[in-house]
Amino acid sequence: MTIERYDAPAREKHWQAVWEARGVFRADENESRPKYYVLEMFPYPSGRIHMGHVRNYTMGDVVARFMRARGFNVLHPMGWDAFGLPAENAAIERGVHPAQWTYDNIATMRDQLKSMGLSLDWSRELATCDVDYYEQQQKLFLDMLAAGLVDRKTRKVNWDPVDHTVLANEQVIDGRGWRSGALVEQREQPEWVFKITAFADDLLEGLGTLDRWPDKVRLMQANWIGKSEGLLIRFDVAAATAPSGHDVITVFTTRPDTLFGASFVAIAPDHPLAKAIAAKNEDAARFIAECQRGGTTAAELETQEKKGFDTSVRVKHPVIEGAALPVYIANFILMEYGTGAIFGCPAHDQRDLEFARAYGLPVIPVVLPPGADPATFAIGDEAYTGDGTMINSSFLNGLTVAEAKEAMAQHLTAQTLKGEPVAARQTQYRLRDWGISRQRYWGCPIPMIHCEVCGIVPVPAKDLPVTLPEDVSFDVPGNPLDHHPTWKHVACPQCGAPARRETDTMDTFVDSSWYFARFCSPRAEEPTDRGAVGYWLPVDQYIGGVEHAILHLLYARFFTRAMHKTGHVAIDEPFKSLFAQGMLTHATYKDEAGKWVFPADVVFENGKTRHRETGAAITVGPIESMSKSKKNVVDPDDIIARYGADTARWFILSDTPPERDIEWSAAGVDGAHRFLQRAWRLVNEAAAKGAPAGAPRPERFGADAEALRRSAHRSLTEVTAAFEKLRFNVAVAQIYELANALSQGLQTNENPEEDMRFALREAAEILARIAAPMVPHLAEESWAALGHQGLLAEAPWPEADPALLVDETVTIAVQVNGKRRDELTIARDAAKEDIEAAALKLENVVRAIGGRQIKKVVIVPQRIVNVVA
RNA sequence: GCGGGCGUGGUGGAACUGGUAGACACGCCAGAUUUAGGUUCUGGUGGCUUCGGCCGUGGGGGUUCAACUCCCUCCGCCCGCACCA
Repeated sequence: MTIERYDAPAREKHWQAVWEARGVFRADENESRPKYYVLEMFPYPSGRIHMGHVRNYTMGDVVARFMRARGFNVLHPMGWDAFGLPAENAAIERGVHPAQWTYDNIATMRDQLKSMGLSLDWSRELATCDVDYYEQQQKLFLDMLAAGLVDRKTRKVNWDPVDHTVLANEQVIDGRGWRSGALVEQREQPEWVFKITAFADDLLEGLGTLDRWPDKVRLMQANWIGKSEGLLIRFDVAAATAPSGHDVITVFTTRPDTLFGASFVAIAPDHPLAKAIAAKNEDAARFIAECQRGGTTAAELETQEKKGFDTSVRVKHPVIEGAALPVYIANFILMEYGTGAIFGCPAHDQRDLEFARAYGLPVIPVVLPPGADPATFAIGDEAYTGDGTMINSSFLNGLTVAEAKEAMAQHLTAQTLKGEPVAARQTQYRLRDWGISRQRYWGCPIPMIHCEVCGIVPVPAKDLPVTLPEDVSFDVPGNPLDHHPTWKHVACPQCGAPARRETDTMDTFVDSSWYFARFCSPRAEEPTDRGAVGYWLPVDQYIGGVEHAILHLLYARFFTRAMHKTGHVAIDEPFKSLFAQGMLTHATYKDEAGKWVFPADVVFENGKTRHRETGAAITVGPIESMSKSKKNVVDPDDIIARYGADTARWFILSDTPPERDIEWSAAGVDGAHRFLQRAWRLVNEAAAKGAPAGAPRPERFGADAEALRRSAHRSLTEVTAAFEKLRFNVAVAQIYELANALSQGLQTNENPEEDMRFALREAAEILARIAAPMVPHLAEESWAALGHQGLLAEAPWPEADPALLVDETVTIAVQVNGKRRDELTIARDAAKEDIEAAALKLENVVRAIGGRQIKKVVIVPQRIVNVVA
């Protein structure tokens, strides 16, 4: 019998058209069925899809198709994270309008995604640069403003000198802009901020409820929020040593227990006191200037030596009568954290120790490590930061560190200085408010107006949306909105006087902070429809790259809380379950000139690599993450056109666990394609040899037929479990096993009996159905080949027969002294005594015991026998 | 420096709450069929072996009848954060 090869590219188009015509993947709110919202991080429309997208959307699609088959009402939408700098760069480089460039890319990428056969509800498609979308975002902004969650602050910002814009802290990586890679500078500039710090504790607490998030991501967020509990301590400034108005210095500390070991106080170069001193003291001013000059970039800050300037201001020691501490301006104190001032305890803090050694300050140990001799214990080059017993600390002596912290806190909060308590308990966060101002054109305009009379006034709701002007020029560097001749000139909505529009646009991370909510009702007149978000949210399964572990995911969690507070949703956590997928890697290739070469241009011959066209020698470099710059990329279009989408999907799900990096290989793709062709042959052969669709189940099955049925039902169970845990590679392996079993059944039965005919058909059907979420086109084609009229995409998930999952006999290993010597096949429910008797009779076991006394026989029914002799 | 993760054949990886390590696949070897070839099918494939066995999950130690799995320790690689008071 000859079976036509499966022509994937042609058949895939056919089934995609059938699904679309029937609207199989359209989702509607339907209270009668449990909902399931599966979402993959939406793409930035950069031009073409890459293999990372293929992996991401394939995994999401498997979940969507699987859950749909299991009876859930599945929402699986797609959209475009469409604002951002590359569109403006294209405009600058090629003279294309950003909108044109973006929407062209979207059209290309939409076609590409459609060729993958994803079960998406395209009727909900949105792009964040659609006026309809950003109008709703402007409404959210105004609601957040009214709720006190928006602020305008002048503060030190991260300035990217290449992209000419401000960056959030989260967007600065190793002192460089996350996109441009330029060294980031510090500038003072007014900007709009979202008060994410208002939710700092809530965002931290909420992590505890996210039990279906990777621990790694939760930990990274917890560290980013950086909660620390401590004490604010007010130091009394000795009269006449400081400028007026600075009679108290407040420091923040998490180690009040070490106060008796304090030998100095240090303040940040931009601390108000430092500035006041500098106004009268040239040396101080010079020192501060030096700090700021040396430390404009975060990268430089990290390598700097500890430097200080003795201000000759003195403060009274709060707990040592008559003692005074010098006040330094120090380069390692940050104004942004705590109060911008510390007390230094060199013995128990490494930075303080380095500083003290440099300036000859005393080093007084106050914590004695366990087991150390108090008479000889001294601090060398390393501060001691561990636990221990308090010494040299008056009323704290003998206490543990924890006890001493509490005792000191109680002591100081009970004292007063100038009418107020000396100390107050304080919780400090590392998290800073989210600066969203960007001096760019291609983003959501911030709906605010600057009026010289009324101040800063929000755009009234009736005047929304504030749309981007289309006629912009990118000839001059800087913000095109600011250069536009008319756009920013408006009348003040309050007094009518000539006023100026805000020309900053929002960080594009704002756009992606709520799109999952908009997908619930993408055409609603308001940002959300309460019924729709009430039904669909939260997202049940969110899938994307780890690179968003902090940025996007933290912002989205904040935004959900802000939307809750402003009445747009009723939940706090947007993503119930999160899956962080690994990246795609590929070997790198270089030609003789050291230029990168695409894998598609490399051929292998007789163990040599050379260029497909020029024949020049090619050097194979290390396997690295796929990136355009290194050209170690494979175009999904090429793969899909040649092998079909199912092959790409199957390959990318096989072998490597989804959370790990996967290495793309041509051999692997060929292997995947071969298997799909084989599966197609097996199904067709089974359709020909097996029972017809809907044939009744025979009463009795012979041993072979029974074995095949068991194999099929076991695979069904295993694959179901694997999908539930997103272990796609394990599901693939199980499907291979079933294919092997079916292949055996077909080969050994030239003219099968009725029972085997039933088993062959059943196995082929199960094979097609459990593979369907991963290779939906081939499965659909197989389903039809097996004689079914309806669509597999609409068929429910099959159920395994429990009777076929338990074997009557089991094979268990028999060990002697923990070493496997033989195995034993015995009735599943055999009594322990029978198992023991049978095991001790085995020839290999008798020999291994070698006549020794049997001390003990461990029997775990259905698992193992271990004879101890 | 701090925090976290990982380490299993030539390769990707499997192994449920400790119970036959290496499922499944790639690669490789041999054979069959066919072809001009990619194809398809069958068998083999952790290492060593005196063919009885012995050794094997990064190294060393421990707990246990039994350890890839639990504990201690060391080594290597990867990721995140980084003057956070």
